[in-house]
Amino acid sequence: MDLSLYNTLTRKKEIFQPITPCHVGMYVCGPTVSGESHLGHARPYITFDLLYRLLTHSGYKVRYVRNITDAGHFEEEGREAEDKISSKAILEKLEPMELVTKYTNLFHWAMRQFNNIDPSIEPTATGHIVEQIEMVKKILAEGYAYEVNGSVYFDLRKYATDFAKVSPYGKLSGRILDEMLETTRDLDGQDEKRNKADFALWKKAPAEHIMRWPSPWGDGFPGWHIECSAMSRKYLGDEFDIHGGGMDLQFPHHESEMAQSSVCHGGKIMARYWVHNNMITINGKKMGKSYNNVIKLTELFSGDHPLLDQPYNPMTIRFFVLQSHYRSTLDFGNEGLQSAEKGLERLMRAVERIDKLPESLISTFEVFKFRDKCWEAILDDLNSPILISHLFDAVKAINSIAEGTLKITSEDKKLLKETVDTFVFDILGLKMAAGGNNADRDRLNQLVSMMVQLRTEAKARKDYATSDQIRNQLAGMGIMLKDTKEGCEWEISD
RNA sequence: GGUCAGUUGGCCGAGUGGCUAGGUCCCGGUCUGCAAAACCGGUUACGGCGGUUCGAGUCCGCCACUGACCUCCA
Repeated sequence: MDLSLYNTLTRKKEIFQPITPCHVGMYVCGPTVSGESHLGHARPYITFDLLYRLLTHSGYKVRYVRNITDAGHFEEEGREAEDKISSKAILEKLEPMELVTKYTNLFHWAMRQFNNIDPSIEPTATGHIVEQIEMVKKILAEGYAYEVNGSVYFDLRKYATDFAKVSPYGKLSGRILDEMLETTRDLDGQDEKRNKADFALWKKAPAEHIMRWPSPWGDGFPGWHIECSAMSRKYLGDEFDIHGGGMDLQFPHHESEMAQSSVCHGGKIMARYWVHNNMITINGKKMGKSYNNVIKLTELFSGDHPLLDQPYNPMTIRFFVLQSHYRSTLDFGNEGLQSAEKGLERLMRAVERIDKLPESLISTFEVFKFRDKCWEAILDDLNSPILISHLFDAVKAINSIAEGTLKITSEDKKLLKETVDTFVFDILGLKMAAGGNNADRDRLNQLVSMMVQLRTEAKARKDYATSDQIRNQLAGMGIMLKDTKEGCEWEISD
């Protein structure tokens, strides 16, 4: 079966076909490490982790490149151009690289919490200054950029005219060039530009600017868009398969990347499939610094934020994100997160039950059909919510088999286990909550087992006072006992 | 102001021209010493007004509202 993906460039779902059979090149715009990651950052990286896992599981050899933006971002406030990293470094009294390392480490920690698989290559902007300068030189040589006072700007009007047929500017974000040329707000260096919408490829560094590199045009730093063009080209080539990122990057970032790359690659469009995830909202508004409604990931995990009723496990957040389609907005809320928490718990409990299910000579649950439905869902433009709804059908079936109202053969049970493991763990990337080291865990289990044994004996002699006391006290420690037909089961919550 | 997207049940969130999405919550039942879990059943829905159609949340038009992008952004 084929994977279909919604391509922002064509505005429709397309069957995914890699440029080189069995190989996929995927570039995803990574974070700017000038601050702590927030809930909004969770979405793209979980979404593209899902895509990466799906492609890998489907047998593709995937090169997944995700950059770290550690230089070159401007903070434009109508005044002077500032480098986001260096301005934050001054604020935190850190060396720029110290700051970058701090937030990069935090970002990596958060990605691990979410069980996101590391990208194949994680290039940094500061590590690719040479490549960026080379690219700017190439664009200058081609005649699509001009230098003014040590800064280099992209000549948008010339590009738009010459490349109208091959790679029209505005196609990706669906806007009209003439309007853009007029409506762009006043930015720094506006007087240097031939057209208001021209964007910087290289900026001259003012004297007080800390992060600066020598270039043919004097000391300066790269423009925002050039890093992704240069790094994707270096590791994935002139033309690669998938370019991903948040919807808010469509314009101007991706549009400009495309233009720069097209100039350098003889009009070739840098990527075939452009995949964009939608935003996480909070009370209906996009989560972002400028809206003052940011919940940092550390706050989410600790529950330490006025908007949070409780701490949330990273897996709960992953599940919450996967329960919505990546192209829809997802509204944050305690109720939604709590229902995701409960649902995930139920799903995981059922997954754990599969091995213990009684086997019969016949099956009354159609495992093949279930498996096919799961594939159909996820291959249809990553429809994880539908996939999850099918998984809950399986949850119901698993519980019914345990109850004895449904039956399954040992062969089907194996397939069921295999299918559930594939989708829950390999593709959705969920994992069981586990705390403590193994030795501690073993000891704890033995201890609980002993208490349960004592309680079972108390129950047998109808000493309910003792049995309830054991159950209640264990409950107080977060150990829940459940009497089932097969005996007493327990669960340790972390 | 321009461009685009959305408006689904208490909450989150899919889908789609005709059959229960799913989760969570709430109510009733089964099981159980009780509880929990599980299972069974039930309740609440497609922004408004017109149109197309045998049939529309689903297609078309208008209106209302919300949001995103147009500026750093995931």
